[in-house]
Amino acid sequence: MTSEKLANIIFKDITKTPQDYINQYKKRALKENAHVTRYAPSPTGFQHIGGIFAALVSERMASLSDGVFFLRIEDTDQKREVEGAIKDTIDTMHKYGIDFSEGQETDTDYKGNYGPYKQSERKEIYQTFAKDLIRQGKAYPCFATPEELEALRNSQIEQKITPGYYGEYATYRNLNPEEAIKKIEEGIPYIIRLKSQGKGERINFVDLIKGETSFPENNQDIVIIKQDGLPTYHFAHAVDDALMGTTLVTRGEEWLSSLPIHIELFKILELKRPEYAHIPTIMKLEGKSKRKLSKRKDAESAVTYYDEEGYPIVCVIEYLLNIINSNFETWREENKDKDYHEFQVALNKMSKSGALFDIVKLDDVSREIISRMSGDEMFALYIEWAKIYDPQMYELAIKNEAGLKKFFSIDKNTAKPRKDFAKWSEVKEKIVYLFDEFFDKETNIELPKGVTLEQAKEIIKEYQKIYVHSHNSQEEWFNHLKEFAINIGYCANKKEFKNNTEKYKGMIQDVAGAVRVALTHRTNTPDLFVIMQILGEQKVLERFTKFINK
RNA sequence: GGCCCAUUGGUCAAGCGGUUAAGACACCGCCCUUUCACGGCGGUAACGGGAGUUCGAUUCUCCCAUGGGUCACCA
Repeated sequence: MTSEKLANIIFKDITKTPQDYINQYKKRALKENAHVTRYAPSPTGFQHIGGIFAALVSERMASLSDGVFFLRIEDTDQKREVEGAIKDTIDTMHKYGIDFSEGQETDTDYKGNYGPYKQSERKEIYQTFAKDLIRQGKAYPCFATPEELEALRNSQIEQKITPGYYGEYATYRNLNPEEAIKKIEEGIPYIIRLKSQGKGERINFVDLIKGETSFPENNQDIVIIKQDGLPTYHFAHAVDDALMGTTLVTRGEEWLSSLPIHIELFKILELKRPEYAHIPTIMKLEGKSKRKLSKRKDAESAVTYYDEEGYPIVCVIEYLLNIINSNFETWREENKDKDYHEFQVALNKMSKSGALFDIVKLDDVSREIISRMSGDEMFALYIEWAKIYDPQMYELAIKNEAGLKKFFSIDKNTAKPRKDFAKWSEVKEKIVYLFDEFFDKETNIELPKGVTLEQAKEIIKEYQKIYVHSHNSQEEWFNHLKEFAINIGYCANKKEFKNNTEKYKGMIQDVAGAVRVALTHRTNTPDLFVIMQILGEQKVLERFTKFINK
């Protein structure tokens, strides 16, 4: 059998058979409906939010079914490899609460019984399967040069026929093994192609997200082993996911169009095919049109963006969960105290079309979550963030720990806490008035509606005279303020004010507003009583004076 | 261009042949209120178009349009 001879010449070092590997990697002892899923990035060093999205879906499907979620590194394109990328991937995923039960752990080590989990170290495995295919006449060496391929392609496009290496255009497909051997011995470079058996018939397929679909079967003689001896994505995918026992492949929908190739590969290799769930791409609105979130153009495509902005990680995850299953929101509403891990992700409830990434919604999700944190928790997360991204604020925060914790605790422990912050980078703007070094430099002073700067100054001029710092409670302080307001001609009763507007200078909120502005330059701050306590009597009086002299 | 996928308000989306077409975010009002908030109530706003099938289509079929993806010795 000459094809056997050909196979032996091409892969002379390969001695094992596919069956050896199939025997080696036994089926896992898992529950019947357990999913084995994976995250399989190429180590390019860029962590895309879409990667978290896909990994989250995979991890949830595995964990919720008591299955296995593993990490496989797809480093078959060695040109694109970036140093440290594996560690970075694992660290990033871990930070986002996504951990692997098996797979690559460092550049050199892995855990699990289905390794290696790095494709470059699985070369012999792929070659074993490729060799077997050649032996059977289902794959063949192709000696076409890139130039020839290019020329073929151009002429096909010109003639308006489907471009590619297939059928009658696949000139080396029927080269007899003897001739092939001769060329190899002459040292002519080659790659290995699949001898596609596709006849262009339509095949039906069920995707777990997209549902029923159909397409013509593959007829392209795709490359399975590249000139460097490593497999292409398609070939590696089929071999690996079969051997590693993957039951469910969740991947971006950009892969949907190569599904026919994968289906044929599994069939020809006689390997068990996993189920597929092609997840929609996260999009972004540009002008009026949607487009894929772009690594180059969109800062928010990088996972690091969320770190820099200071979104607590759980917020990003919950936002993503929102996109994955829109009923997550209802579930969250009804289960405020539960961990998101308890939510049952369902693939069939996932939207089939690409969602627009909505930062405004993320902010809302985030504000809600942060509002439920305690002041101490917020402080801890804030300084953790500030330490890296805002050292100046970090120093200040550390120095004023008690005050800041008090500030973050305002209105906490109530059924409906304030929703002041969506991300840590917003904190500075909302707390800087606690610190003179910032406050004194501020030039912009907001004013309450209907109150002029002069009126505000008048109010403060009087208020500083009677200001008492040592009130025991917010209520006591406010009653005092109320009394003061009435004395200087402001009204403390809304209805009364509405009916007799002309009798008063304004409402009590104008007075409180003036105090607020004098103390903070802002019309929107949390409870003043606490702020004054944090500032201390001396500083409060100082600020009144400064304000009057503005 | 071929093939594939998608198409309900500004955004995310329920809906699975008969609904006043949910809900959330955003926006706008009003109310509550001892400041700021929180909250409550309400409002604007949608089934891409055309043919069928049907007593009846947002829901089923086909065509078109639009958007997206893919057509590498990259994944």
